[in-house]
Amino acid sequence: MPELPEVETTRRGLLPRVAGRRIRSIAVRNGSLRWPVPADIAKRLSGETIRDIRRRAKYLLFDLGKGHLLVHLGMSGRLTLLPAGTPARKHDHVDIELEGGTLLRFTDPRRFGAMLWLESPAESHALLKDLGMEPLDAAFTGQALRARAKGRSVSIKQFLMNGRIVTGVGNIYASEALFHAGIAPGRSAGRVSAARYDRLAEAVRRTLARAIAAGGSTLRDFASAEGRPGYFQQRHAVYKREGKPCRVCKTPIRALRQGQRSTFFCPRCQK
DNA sequence: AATCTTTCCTGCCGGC
DNA sequence: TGCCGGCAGGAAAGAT
Repeated sequence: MPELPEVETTRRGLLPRVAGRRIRSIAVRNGSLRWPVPADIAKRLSGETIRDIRRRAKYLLFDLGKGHLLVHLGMSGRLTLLPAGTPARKHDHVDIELEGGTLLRFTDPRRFGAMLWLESPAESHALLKDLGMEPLDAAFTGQALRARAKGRSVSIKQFLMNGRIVTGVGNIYASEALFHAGIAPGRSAGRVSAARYDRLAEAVRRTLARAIAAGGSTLRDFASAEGRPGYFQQRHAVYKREGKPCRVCKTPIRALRQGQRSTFFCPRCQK
């Protein structure tokens, strides 16, 4: 499941290989993604040059000058570079053929992903305009987090996963960051101290940065014939470790549900 | 067969 | 009153 580090790894892997290249054609095999792939997508993209790839939250934005191609990987999406003419398999929904014989292929078994055309400026699009802080930006600080949390009763874990507050912190990293910051996941966001918000912001930043670094080390795979993106297994502190000993204090890790999502935590290390 | 995954959307609630 | 923000719950598809 692509979280922010995987999306960023995909961006970094693709950028040097597609920047400056023209799009020859687009083939939409199955356009029923989270939203229908626009019927005129081929008209919009054909002949345009990919100038840059940016990332906002977990959205990838391919800058085509006149507008942007937005791609979201959803839960099971993947972008891979392949030689033109590679036969499509079951879940290969969209092919973008670049000049020079390369195929940029979108694969997504569960089809929670998205592929849309955005007029410039992309930031004013409904999907992007209300997004919160980027966790890797300098503006993302404990102080900024705490200011947004003032008076809010929602749990700190759900607060952290709210994209209007911070973007790109999914279920795994929310549990992991709270563990590293020593904060119990059920605590109200409005009742977390300034010092602990500082620790939390740092934990979020460090956890994501470490995962991106790990992904970067697998970029070679991304460029291989297999075309696998830079997914990687992380050694989690608490995620999916229910009943197993805490790596710090040996207390069994516990699980609970918050907003229909699973949360993992150490009852001794997190208060 | 229920569970798990992301995140947008709908609708309720209370405050002003 | 009507509007707003906060918040909970539902929905989508497919693998296991």
